[in-house]
Amino acid sequence: MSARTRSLTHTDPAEVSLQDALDAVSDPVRRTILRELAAGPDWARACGTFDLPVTKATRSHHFAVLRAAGLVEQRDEGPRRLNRLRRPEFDQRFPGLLDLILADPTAD
Amino acid sequence: MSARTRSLTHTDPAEVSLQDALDAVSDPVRRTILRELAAGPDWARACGTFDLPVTKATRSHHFAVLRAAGLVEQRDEGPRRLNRLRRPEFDQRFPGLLDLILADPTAD
DNA sequence: TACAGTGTTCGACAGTCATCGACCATATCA
DNA sequence: TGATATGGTCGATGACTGTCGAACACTGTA
Repeated sequence: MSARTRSLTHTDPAEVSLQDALDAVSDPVRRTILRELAAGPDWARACGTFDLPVTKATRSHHFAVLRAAGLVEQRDEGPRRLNRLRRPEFDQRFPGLLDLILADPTAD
Repeated sequence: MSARTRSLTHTDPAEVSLQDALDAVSDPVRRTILRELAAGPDWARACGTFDLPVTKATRSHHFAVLRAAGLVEQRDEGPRRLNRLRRPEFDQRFPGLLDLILADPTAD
């Protein structure tokens, strides 16, 4: 594990409050990230590969929120930062919530 | 049905967007209202009987949000406005969401 | 070393919203 | 009719946060 990866602050989904979880999934940009992550295999997408209507600064902010909410795990692979949706862990903490987010057809 | 009750603007839960639903349940005061409502029978609680740390102006605002999100139905009974949690309808639109809100032990 | 690509951090800004006091509307009762 | 109780509306305010540009940091490669 690289020094950059080691410095990443992750939150265990088991310790995430309902408030933080709801705040995290309440943003449409973050829900887009979650849906795109769920559509592919783990560790397949770098942060920059998501189709988002915001700059990279805002993008970075959203990934930090998702990490803090226990929704996303990140790992560095060279210059890229790969992502994984923490689906089983998060499902155990908040059963059904992720299903609702991913099932909804509306983009916003 | 009184004129006051008739003028109340309700939203059919079937037409509520995921965004509006999440925004509604993201507020701790509104979640307290939902939990207290779920703890008793329908039409048993007037707006003023809830234990909330806000003034009645803010209280009225929160009930309007809950109505617009299809979570609460209201009816006038004399000077009081009685409430009902629209649990079956909302559950059909967003399965599991209300369960998560009501099950969480944290007050905030 | 130099450079290009990826992502973060910082400061600033703007829009949203929860909150409040004050005032108003309605219903019931003396 | 007045008095009281319940609840809504209005305008203002403060805090939060999503957003951005600019500067910085790290990795891999020429």
